[in-house]
Amino acid sequence: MSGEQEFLDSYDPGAFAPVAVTVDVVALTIRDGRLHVLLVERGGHPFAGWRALPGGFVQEETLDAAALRELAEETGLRPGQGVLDRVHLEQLRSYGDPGRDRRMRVVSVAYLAFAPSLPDPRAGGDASGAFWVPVDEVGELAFDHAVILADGLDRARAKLEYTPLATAFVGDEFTIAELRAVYAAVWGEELHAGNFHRKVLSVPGFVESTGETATRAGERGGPKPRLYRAGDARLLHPALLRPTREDGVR
Amino acid sequence: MSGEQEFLDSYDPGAFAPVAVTVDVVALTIRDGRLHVLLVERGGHPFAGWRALPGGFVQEETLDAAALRELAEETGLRPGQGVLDRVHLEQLRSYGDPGRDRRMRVVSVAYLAFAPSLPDPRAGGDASGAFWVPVDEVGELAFDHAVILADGLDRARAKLEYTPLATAFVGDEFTIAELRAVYAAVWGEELHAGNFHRKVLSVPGFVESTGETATRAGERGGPKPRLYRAGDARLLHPALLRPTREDGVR
DNA sequence: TTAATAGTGTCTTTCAGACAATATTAT
DNA sequence: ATAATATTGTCTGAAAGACACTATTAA
Repeated sequence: MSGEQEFLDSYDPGAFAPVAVTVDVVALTIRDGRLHVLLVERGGHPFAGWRALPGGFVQEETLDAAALRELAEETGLRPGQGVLDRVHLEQLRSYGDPGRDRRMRVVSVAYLAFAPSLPDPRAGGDASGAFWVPVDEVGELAFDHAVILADGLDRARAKLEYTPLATAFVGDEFTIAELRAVYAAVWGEELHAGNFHRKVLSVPGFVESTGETATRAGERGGPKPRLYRAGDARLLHPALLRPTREDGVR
Repeated sequence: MSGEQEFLDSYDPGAFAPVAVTVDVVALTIRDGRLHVLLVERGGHPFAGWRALPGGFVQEETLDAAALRELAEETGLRPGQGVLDRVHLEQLRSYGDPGRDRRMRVVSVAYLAFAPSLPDPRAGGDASGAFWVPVDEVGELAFDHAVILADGLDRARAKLEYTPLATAFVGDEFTIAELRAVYAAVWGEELHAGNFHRKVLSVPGFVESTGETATRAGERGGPKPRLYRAGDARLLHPALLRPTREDGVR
């Protein structure tokens, strides 16, 4: 047909070496107040035995679906209902330098996932070899995955500022202190409790009150905190800016 | 070799349909105070005769290089020196829905380019069929390029807020009024001249004075404005926020 | 009882935005 | 001369950050 003919004529045949497209997922969660990333241990070459981001080849599906599928496979969680549907998933960026995979030209579309504390992947059964690692204890990674992880962390830190994404790390109902712990874990610095509390409540649509109060206070005392759920805002106005980092990356 | 063997074993052969990887470029510039995007007219099927974003297949090169090459080819500009080196180019995101190209599975890595006013592509000689179109006069586009363009415009509008990217749209030396015209064109609304002026000068590293003054004032009178060049800041602190859009996308 | 936390109040500083004023230049 | 523009000044309100205070609860 003419469409195919045109297609065949429209590019330099010698330049069209076979290309593979994969997705890699930077899945982040918070455990014990620390930010963790989901890693797998590679079985085969290259980088056999190295840690890597979960990922795989794109099949007959959208890129988003491929990322969700890979995440489900590695965590052993079932899509359709349950925890996996509350995972926030967004495209990060693509990596396609020639030589980033020695086997062939591979363009990887990286995704960023934010999840509430998930069960340990080992418990999932067949999905072994995947585990949550504190982001500050991640050593070397296979391929260019260290770069992808760094980009993902940058994005995550930035998005906490101007989106309500921190709520993706906590349960349906949460306290302001839990939300503050998310910011502390992702940004790596403590936030002033009083100012944070007032700020969160003052941003329209960030959180809404459930009217309920937690049945139990913290382990070390204090009043029973009120419970909130995520609001309907998609952007935070005004934003919740990070404590002034060294002003302006120059 | 074993690496290849592992590779062949590591995926479902039936699922690995051939994939093509392309780059598409959303190239933006400002002409006559209006934001324009570079479009080409497609020669062959599908979408013959339709307008589309410039783009093409990735060759043996990085994705960034592919985007720059496509931009050079379509504008007729030479890389290596000159205007093309002052173009800001950044990856936008990737688009890979099955069926977005009826011929085969095509994953496109979209790029966003900001350029100072460039010569008309037609003048370039061999690179015909490319032209600058005001973004508010772009009709339907081939494939999913309308979505890509919309995403690119969103990104551009957002980046003006917290990066000094507006300087990529003007020459080496510019006046505050020229910079203000960039914001007005991209955001689609006028900004208060006095407040904008003070704001730009107050953000550290946004612009630096050349010490010079323009040789000529505006066409309708006024003092000769001072000249500035881009500063060394990569982020604007504090940011230059858009006039309050409808608060928070809910 | 002690220590820690939740939630609120207050004050200072910074900044955005409205508005005004003055000097300068093309027409 | 007129009108438009560049630049600076002033004022108000919003908001961030520092700090203090009270009430509440686990141990």
